[in-house]
Amino acid sequence: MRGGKRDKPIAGTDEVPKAVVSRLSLYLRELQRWLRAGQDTISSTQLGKTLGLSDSQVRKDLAYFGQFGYPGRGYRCDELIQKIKRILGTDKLWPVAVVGLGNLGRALLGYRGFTHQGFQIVVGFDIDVRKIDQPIDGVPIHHLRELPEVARQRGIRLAILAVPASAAQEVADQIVAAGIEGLLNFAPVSLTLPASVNVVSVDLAVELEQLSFAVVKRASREAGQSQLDTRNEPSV
Amino acid sequence: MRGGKRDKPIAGTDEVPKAVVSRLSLYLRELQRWLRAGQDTISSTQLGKTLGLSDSQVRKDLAYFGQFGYPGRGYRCDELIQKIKRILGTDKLWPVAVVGLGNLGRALLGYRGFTHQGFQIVVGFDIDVRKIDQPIDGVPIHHLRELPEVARQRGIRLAILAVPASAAQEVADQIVAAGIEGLLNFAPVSLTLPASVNVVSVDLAVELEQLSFAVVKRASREAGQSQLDTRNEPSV
DNA sequence: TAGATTGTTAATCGATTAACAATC
DNA sequence: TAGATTGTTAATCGATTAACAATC
Repeated sequence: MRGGKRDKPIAGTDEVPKAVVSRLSLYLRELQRWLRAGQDTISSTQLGKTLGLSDSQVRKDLAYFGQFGYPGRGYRCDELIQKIKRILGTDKLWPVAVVGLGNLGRALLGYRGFTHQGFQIVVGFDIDVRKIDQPIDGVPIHHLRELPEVARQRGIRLAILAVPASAAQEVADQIVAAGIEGLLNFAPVSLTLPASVNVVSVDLAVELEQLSFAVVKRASREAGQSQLDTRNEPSV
Repeated sequence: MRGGKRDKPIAGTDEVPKAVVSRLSLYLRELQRWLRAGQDTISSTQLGKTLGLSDSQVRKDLAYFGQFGYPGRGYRCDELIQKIKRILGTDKLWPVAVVGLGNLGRALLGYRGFTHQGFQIVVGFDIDVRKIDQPIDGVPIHHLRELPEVARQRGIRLAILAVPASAAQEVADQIVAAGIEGLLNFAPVSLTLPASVNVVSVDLAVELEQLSFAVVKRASREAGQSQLDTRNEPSV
């Protein structure tokens, strides 16, 4: 029955699984593409197919947040895009800081790709004095010690950590002390931070290892016998 | 009972969950750190704690691949590192190609970080003739059309895709046609590729969206009432 | 030996899929 | 109307946790 009394706890109380939120981002990406291609509506079956997901899963995921579809018709792309952006918090533009200006950090400063996804890199930080006050791709650079002040002034709540592994924990602590609420960590380290800070980690080596595992597994399977069985030979 | 008859199907037949393989990479990273810190052995409880996982989970994950531990003692760091590397396929060095030399692609060429994790970027490809034959950080650059030949010559089985979204599918098709078996995709697109190719995708916007979601969710929870309940008001 | 810790089975928990009444 | 497709419940599947005998 639509409308009527609430039959679910209000959002924020019911925990939404991490995997659902990830897929929400993928739905958004796909919807935007679909809309650009001139489609007004999309069904859960269509949306799922392009992402390799079942139609039930698409509907179930969306149902965590409300009723967005039209039975018999599907979902309106533009409407659902707005709804998902609202849910993800990307209906507003988030100013983001990049901390650590090595190869990766500098590349991120130059990457305008996610500005229209709701994120704009507005400032970079480093401790190398030769880099300070030398804007990169128009983005101003400050010494790390100025992070608390700049973050407050500019309302920065998200930061990207791109320093060497050896410095990561220490710098992360400073970022947290500056009041940053969300951290995208590119350093290959498991950070220990207060539960009040949200952390997402991306480790390039880990991703490549998933690939090499898949490749050798497939190769050994096709060869018939397995190189993967690294267990010791039966001792008897 | 150790040794004796096999009580599990041989590896390659039993499917290992993706999540287990991801955690294997994290175990490896942590073990290497532990070893560097001078520790010979580590227990499943210790290993789990630094990664926020339960001791049972650590043991269960490792047990997918064999018996590596010593009851009463734990795991030998150096030994387990070797075993995991063997499982992930990183006991050998994988030559890797980077395709697309924008900001991100160039940053990856300069990043030596994962050479000692088993991956070495040995060549870059682009279609911009101004970039061809201008080595970046000592890495040679070729035109994309030379990918099949270079891949064969150098035994390259893994590639990193760092081209704009608009070109991603087309270039991915060429990469696959060149015989590449594993693709790390940085373009914000869901690629449609034959099942014989392994794909891992990293989308920076998606990662940032996980953060913004977590941050607004927490903020609205702390504010007591929810901005997240985007469902329509009851119509009655 | 006593204490510690593994490998593994059984119990629990959570997430995905299937099915279908409600609806456009 | 008939056909399509949603939102949601129940059934299934898979992954995590707890417990403990075996072992060092």
